[in-house]
Amino acid sequence: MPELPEVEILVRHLAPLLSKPRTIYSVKVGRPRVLRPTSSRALTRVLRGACLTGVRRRGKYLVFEVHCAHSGFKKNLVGHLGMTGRMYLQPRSHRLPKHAAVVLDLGDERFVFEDTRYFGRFTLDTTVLDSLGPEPLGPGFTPQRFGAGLARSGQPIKIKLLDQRLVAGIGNIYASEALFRAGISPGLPARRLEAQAVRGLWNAIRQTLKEAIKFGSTVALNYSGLNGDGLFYYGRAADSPGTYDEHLLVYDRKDLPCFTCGTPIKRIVQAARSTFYCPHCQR
DNA sequence: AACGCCGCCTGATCGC
DNA sequence: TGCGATCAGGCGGCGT
Repeated sequence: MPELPEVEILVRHLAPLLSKPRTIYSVKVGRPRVLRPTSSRALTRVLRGACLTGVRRRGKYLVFEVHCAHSGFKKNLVGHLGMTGRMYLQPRSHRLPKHAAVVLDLGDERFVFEDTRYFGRFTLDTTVLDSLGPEPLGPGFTPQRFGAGLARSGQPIKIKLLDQRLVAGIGNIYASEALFRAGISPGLPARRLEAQAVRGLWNAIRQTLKEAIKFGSTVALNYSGLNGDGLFYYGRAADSPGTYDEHLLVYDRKDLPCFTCGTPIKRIVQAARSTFYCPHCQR
């Protein structure tokens, strides 16, 4: 499932493809739900004839820049991959995927937002971005601010890390990974973390995310660009070979030995989500 | 205001 | 073998 590192890799992949403005000739909406609260009609009205001129990341969101040369307006379009989303450009001769939520005709190529479970988003409503916390790898994320956010909550720290208002971009996988690296038990109430633990977790979050971006992007570069067909830019599948999976220390390793101490990794359920941790290394 | 819980989705896997 | 039940989980919305 895509979290901050996966989205960052996708954005780095897509950005150069949009460095030359791409005119949108038509818009096809396969699943209007992903546009909410934007209507298909409103999206089409804004996008048709306009240009995609760039893309950046905010938390787990992709923010596309849309520009219309005639009226001069600039607008942002917010995308989210949900659990199973993918975004990529493909030649128009290629077959559309089964679950094509949104397709933008760009002439000889098309932009595809595919999402099997339709949990993702593709919308002109940018208000979701307003409630996001700081970027974990940006200057706004300080141990002080992080600690202040944690101090206001009695929730288990693992659950709190998934709160996008506290810090943006951490999902279920990296929450477990960061807690393991910091040696903190996932059930510990957020406000019970002492200053040293806050600092350690702050650092672990940043290290974990940076490493995932580093390992993932190496592969992503091999994956993108031209292939045998001449033009085939493809977004990465979440489970494509060479993802960060093989570097995960605890996630999905139930009953397997901890890499540090050999104790079997435990799986528990918190707020209906799996948490993996080492009962010996994490207190 | 913080927090818990449900609904949204499809596909993989499990039990009978 | 076939089929229904269960699980996976990000996040918005709702109720407490």
